[in-house]
Amino acid sequence: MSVMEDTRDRIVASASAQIQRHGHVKTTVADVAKHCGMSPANIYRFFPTKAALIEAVSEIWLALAEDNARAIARQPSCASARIREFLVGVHEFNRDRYTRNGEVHETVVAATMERWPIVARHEKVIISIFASILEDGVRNGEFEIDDIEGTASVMVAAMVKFHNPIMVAQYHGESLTEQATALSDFMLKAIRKR
Amino acid sequence: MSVMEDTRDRIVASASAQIQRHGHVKTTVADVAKHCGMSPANIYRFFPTKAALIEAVSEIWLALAEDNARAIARQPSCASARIREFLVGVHEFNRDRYTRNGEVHETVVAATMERWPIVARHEKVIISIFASILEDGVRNGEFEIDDIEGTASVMVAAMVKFHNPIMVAQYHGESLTEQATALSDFMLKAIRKR
DNA sequence: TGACTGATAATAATTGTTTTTTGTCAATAC
DNA sequence: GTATTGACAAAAAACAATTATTATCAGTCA
Repeated sequence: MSVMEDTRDRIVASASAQIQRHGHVKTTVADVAKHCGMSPANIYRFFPTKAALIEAVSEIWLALAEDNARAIARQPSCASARIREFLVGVHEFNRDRYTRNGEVHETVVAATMERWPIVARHEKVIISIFASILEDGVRNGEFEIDDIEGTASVMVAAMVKFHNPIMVAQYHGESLTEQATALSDFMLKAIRKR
Repeated sequence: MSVMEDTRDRIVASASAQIQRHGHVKTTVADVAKHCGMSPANIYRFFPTKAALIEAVSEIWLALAEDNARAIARQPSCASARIREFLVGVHEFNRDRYTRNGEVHETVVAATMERWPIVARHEKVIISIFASILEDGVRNGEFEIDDIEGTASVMVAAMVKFHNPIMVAQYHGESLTEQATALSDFMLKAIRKR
């Protein structure tokens, strides 16, 4: 069973590399199969459709963004500073990724527009990571918040301009980083204890 | 000179009707010309390109959204209530327009994605209308705000999910109205005097 | 003299055809 | 008996030939 898992991972890794080079439209399952030294038909033993394969690849990419967010949330600084860092850090991570690699951007945009299930899941993960910062802030007396999950949800919704792939690409070139900092300062006013 | 202005307006009105029926891709300047009882060449006396004509049409559509926003901003209720109304009202105006008429939506999305100058202008107008509510609130002691224009800018940025045509269409079906209300309540905490 | 048109070149969209690609399944290999 | 494949039908993409559209401009009309 470990061998099968291994093969699956090899396929996903190969597909990820191919898509980063040629985009998810141009990469064919025949290409991926050839790179893995197997027949196209064998890919379909692991993934019901090409779309499912692309979804698996996107899942890995979104997981990288989640790791980045988690790293910021776990820093030793005070909760307010981490909120600021979160807004700016998540924005810059996405901005760099999407401006650096157009193929990755194109794929994630498709995932977002067509509302693949993984995107909804990713959004929930981001909200819960953000909520963990709020929780810390409430615990140590920095913040005063009734409903932490609800507040996290609202705050992440307010950040859409800075992390949604379509928005990030649309405003590229302009200094969204400054705006992200301004938004974090504004939002901190709403939750800071006084 | 009034006759020329008249002709221009007739062209824009006709183009607006055509685009609402068939979309801005399918409507040709020949179509618009025929509907106005003139030759295609004559359109080019008023608009340098087809794109410029479409831009003029979009400008009128955006102006309708601005009128709606202004109407909300000028209501007699307290500033806090108007902020709430603004978030929900602007969202629902755009949602209804874009779900009701796909062609209008398609055109405004193109304007937004390709960053036509009118969109940047529209954004500034919306911010200044919103700022007028903040100003009222500061004047009558409801709010406490340092930089009104800056704050309006940040708050409108936070509303992107609820008024940007791409975002509104993407989340259609889900109850964004509730989320908009939640966001307005959250943001009011940041500016309310206490 | 200013508002408009007909004819037309350059560019872009459409249509119909050929070639790939996706996805299935019975057959093979290990 | 489990992992894999080759052969193949249905669906989609690429291509080339054709048609339509944009934009220009010298010239007409009132």
